[in-house]
Amino acid sequence: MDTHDLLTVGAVAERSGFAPSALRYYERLGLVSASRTSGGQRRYPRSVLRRLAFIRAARNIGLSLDEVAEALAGLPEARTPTKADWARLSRTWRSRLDGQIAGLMALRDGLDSCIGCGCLSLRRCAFSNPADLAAGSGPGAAFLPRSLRRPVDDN
Amino acid sequence: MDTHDLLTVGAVAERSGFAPSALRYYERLGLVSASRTSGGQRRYPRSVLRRLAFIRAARNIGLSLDEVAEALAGLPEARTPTKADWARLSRTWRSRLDGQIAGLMALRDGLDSCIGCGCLSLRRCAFSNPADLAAGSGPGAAFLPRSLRRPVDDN
DNA sequence: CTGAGACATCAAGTTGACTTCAGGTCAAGC
DNA sequence: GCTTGACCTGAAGTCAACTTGATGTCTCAG
Repeated sequence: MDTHDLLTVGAVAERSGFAPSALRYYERLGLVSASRTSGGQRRYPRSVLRRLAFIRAARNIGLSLDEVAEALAGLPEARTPTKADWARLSRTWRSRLDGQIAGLMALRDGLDSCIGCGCLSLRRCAFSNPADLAAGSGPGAAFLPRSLRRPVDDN
Repeated sequence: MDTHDLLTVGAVAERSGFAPSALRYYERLGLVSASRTSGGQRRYPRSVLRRLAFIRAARNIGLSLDEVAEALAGLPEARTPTKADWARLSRTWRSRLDGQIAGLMALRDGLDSCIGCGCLSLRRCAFSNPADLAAGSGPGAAFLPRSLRRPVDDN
């Protein structure tokens, strides 16, 4: 099925779920790379799929592409990354996720008390002002991005 | 301390934590409104603070401003909103939050197994491809926004 | 009554993560 | 060897949620 073990951008797009334009964008940012045919077209090694899986996973837990790039910089250039390499990169995510879950649970508990009292009072209500959780992010912190939101009429 | 019970944009900004520019922006979107002095300056009733608290809370659980506007449309125009009105608006957030927490926990559990096996394999690994959780949001779904992220070197 | 500082509008800029477009090139099956 | 669909580049557009800047007006303490 695969010609010579190298994948076209279209094949990578289909297998990874990233659009070709996103793949080119990632290449510009240095997140992935590809060899070229004599005619200038990209040819990806199969290993790019794992790299892209890492990128998606990192995005899923909320890393920016800058942060992803920084994380990927920890991969060895010389040899093919091993499972252990990937695992090492991923390990810190666990605590990050734990923190995020804790934040949301605190928010939920605050919501319970707020609904109970109907308060929603500024700077007093843990729900409208979870300063301790989103500390430093200033006003306007959002806990979840649009992509995970269901439309309002959905529940 | 307060002159005639009406607040200037600066006062509202300070009490609500929203920047004056954000308040004007919200007004353009119809999320809040204000009366004007003879000279054209905004004067807000005290009740705007509760409205803003609602907006912040909604933003905190991930609603877009469009969704906030839609939610606020459920408030009575005629009478001053009661605690029950606010509580009714907030009640659906509970299930939304529960869903979000469940999603993150599934992600964390997937991460555990992924770290165990080092796989991160595309479309097979629950962690890099939590399709059931972020369903319909397509590739690129992010679970948390930057505001809740800690810098990579933070843990 | 005056001056400093808060406020007004409107347009344009910002950020992140891409997508879209215009205009041209490559690869491969028949 | 040709056609068709995939691919190329670079620039510009998009979206959300604001912010910033330019330029001018209002308010009110002294």
